[in-house]
Amino acid sequence: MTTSDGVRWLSSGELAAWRSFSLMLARLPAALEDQLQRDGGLNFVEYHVLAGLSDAPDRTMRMSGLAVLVNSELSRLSHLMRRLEKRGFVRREPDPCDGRYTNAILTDEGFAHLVKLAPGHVAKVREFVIDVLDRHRLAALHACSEDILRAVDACDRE
Amino acid sequence: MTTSDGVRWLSSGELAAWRSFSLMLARLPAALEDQLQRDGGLNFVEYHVLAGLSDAPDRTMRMSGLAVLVNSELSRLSHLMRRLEKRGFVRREPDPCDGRYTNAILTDEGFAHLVKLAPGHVAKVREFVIDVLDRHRLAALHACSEDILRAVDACDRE
DNA sequence: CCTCAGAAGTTGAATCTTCAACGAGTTGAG
DNA sequence: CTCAACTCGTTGAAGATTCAACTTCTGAGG
Repeated sequence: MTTSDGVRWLSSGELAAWRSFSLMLARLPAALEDQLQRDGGLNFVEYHVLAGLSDAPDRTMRMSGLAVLVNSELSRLSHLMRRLEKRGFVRREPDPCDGRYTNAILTDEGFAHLVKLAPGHVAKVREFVIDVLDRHRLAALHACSEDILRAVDACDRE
Repeated sequence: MTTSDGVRWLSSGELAAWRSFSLMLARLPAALEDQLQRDGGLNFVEYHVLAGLSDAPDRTMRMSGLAVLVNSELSRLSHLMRRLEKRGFVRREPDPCDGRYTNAILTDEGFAHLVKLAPGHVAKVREFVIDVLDRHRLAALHACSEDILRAVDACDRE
């Protein structure tokens, strides 16, 4: 259904849903970052860099792989890693097999910091999301997320 | 159910839902901003500043009210308004009735810019969210958002 | 009156992100 | 072998956000 100006504006129900969703989109990440910032001096991306490395074999990943994982550009990651390196949480070295690549490595100190931080983070994820939704709601949210991701990716791909 | 370390980690189903949701949380706003940036040189907050003003009586709002509306700190808003002002989209003047307040006003030029931009934005909201979810999914997403917002606000309030 | 507490905004410095240019390393074609 | 094309990653400058003062204005209490 299109209006006279050719634009399919949102119905009032759609608008209400979008408003609520959109506000949540802004507030939830901010609330989660608050905890990470307060307890560990890290932002969302930095936390996920450490978390991603901690799951990788030898706690090592290439910069480019890490960039995809944390959904961030290489340039941003490079600056960010310099800061994390200065704090002793990671180190970088050129890949001995192929000099084009740089390996990012989680240090023991970085791992310890992550271990200290993770329980509080999981608790907030539960408090804000997992524990306020029942089984069916969570499943619905999962499905919605998948659908939205598919649509966004489809748009990216051309 | 707690594990031996006293932390209620996520079950594999919860983890899968969280991963998907969390990725969507990062990608969707970025994709929407892309369109606004490309077509109008605005980011999300800037767009909502213009949109908020356009709905207000006399296209005028106080800075502090606008800050709440767009979910942003006053300082950030002040810097941002200086930039929008330089582009001619808004202007600011002290409230004649109470000098503590500053009124932000949408100019005709700003309104015209918004009108040019809105259809493309709504189209993306449809493409990424509204049109990929059926009636029930959208209602579920709406409900989830409300629940999450409630939990986040409850945390903020103490 | 006077001043003092408090809210609203602004500002500048520090931090973080984005953007465009660059350097280094690898591969493949000629 | 060498050159060109390509990818990976870094860098510095410009732009945006955060943080901590600071100013201005009002209204309440003495």
